[in-house]
Amino acid sequence: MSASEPVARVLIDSALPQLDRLFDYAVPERLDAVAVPGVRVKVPLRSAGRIAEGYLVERAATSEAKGELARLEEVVSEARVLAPEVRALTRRLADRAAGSANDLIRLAVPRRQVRVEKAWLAAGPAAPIALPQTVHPSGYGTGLTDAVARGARIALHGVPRLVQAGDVWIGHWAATLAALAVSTLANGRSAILVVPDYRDQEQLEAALAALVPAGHVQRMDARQSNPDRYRAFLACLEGAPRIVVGNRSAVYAPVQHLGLIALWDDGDPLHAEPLSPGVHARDAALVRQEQSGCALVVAGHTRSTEVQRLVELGWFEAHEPERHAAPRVIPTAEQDDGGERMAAVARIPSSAWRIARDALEHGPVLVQVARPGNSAAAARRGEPVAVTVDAGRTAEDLGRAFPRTRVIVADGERPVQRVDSRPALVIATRGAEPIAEGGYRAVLLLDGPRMLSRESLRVAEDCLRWWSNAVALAAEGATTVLVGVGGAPARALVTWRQELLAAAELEDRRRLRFPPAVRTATVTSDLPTVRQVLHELDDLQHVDALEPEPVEEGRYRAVVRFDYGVGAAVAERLRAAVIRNATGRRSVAREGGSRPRARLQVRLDGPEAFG
DNA sequence: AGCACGCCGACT
DNA sequence: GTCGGCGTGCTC
Repeated sequence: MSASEPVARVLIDSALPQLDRLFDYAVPERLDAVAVPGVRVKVPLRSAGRIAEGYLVERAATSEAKGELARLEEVVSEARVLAPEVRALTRRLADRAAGSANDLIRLAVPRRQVRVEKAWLAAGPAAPIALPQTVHPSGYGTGLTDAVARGARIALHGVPRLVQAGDVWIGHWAATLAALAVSTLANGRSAILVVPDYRDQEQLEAALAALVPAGHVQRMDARQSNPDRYRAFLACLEGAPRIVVGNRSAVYAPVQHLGLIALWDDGDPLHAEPLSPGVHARDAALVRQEQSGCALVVAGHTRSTEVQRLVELGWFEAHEPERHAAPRVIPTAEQDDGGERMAAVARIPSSAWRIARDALEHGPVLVQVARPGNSAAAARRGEPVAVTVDAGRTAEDLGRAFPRTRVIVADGERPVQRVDSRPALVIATRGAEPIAEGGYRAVLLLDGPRMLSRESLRVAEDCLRWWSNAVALAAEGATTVLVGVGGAPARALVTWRQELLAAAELEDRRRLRFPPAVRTATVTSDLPTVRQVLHELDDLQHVDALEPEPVEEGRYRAVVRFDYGVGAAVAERLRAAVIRNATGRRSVAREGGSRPRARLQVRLDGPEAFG
């Protein structure tokens, strides 16, 4: 990289879609040695005096650009923050999502913290770590570790149990993923573990702390301060193998020699990135797996329809525990004729009441309820409102039904991480269930009918996920009561064959041409613009568009559905439309007046397409 | 975005 | 003649 490669190709850090490509600059001699791929640079844009920031992506011998090249203004620092692998990943994901690589790089590369960066550069590379020994996760035999070592793509069914890591209780899944990560590290490769939320992250960190020294593990999540986040990011760049644990954006961690990406509970909506272009952590992991050849483990107590589709295609191999886990789950009607007065007080079936009462002799009992607020909305729509109003109200009622019992409420406003093993009634909204020391002695899934009444394409999948995750918090041999629910979701829970529901759901979606059987795009703008964009897709096969619907004042949204095979073509055309919209005429002449150009928004595979 | 270029109406 | 208005187009 010298006089023979006098051109620097630069990605300018801009939100403008028309600038999301490489620009060529001449490298002045004084910068020749430091103008290397990955560094932050400053460049003139359009006219001298106007300086933009960007990343130097590559050096080249020649440029296709016409005219004389402008010169690189400055190399901001020698830290090569845009790793080639991350650059390639963000480019490919952006193309797939008809979005800007720049938007993804903003997730992947944290804001520069000058002090942190200077300290890191001054310190030089850290001492190499001693590699740990391989650890086989319990419950799967050695086959799972072997599959990860050979870079397999695995859909993993979690074991619904709690285990101890040191002196804390964690989900078996966390111990499993930790063991796979440690075994990857033992082979001299890095692992990235992605979890939906901090409660899951803490379990994973506890599992890892029991296996390896803290220096092997790198936290990367949005809750860190900016300097901490940047420190963690720079540490990943060093190249030494490590284990990264974090939420959805950790999938972009710039580790080298990647051996494993593992995603826990991929059906959790927290894995969906809300920021444009809205790339789901699962999709990012799938593409990164393809590019790096690392192993990919998508694990859960349930199987998402997305993963089911990839299992059916043979893209994923499904791994089950050695022994079929069979938690005891009893479905019960909402009302039964047990005639138990105390049960009536709490408006729960008397059989469930008796199970809870007996279990409370021995330890904590979990009562899962829906999120507050749903019932009020349902009542407004004139639907029958089932069983409970919210966690607080349920707590009052159950408190009366179980006098002299300790009652603990856990929900969004009152988060409770852990409860001890003494008897207590733990009333939690789904997803906020605390972990009980040794596991719950019984679990009551009280609000099934209300959870299932939500209008959503994914409602059955989501409910089974919430119920299964609660069942996994029970002690060995404990009974779970599922109140008031029958049909396929209940059957999948009782038989602990969640993949059967995923298969049935996917079959339905194929018939109806709903995601993930097809991909989707939403196109939002004024009506003529939406129609124009849809028209530009007319000649493509296996693409259909639903009639545009008004979403707000003057704006319309159309949903486009397309087969995976034409995804690249659809994304390319939608991207071209977005760029044209951003650069074209700012107003159009119209009967003596002009109207402002309507902004065009395009989003692929977003949850808004079909709720 | 932000800035330069270009093509029509009032001006020293 | 030409100053400058905003509509238009481009950014190595």
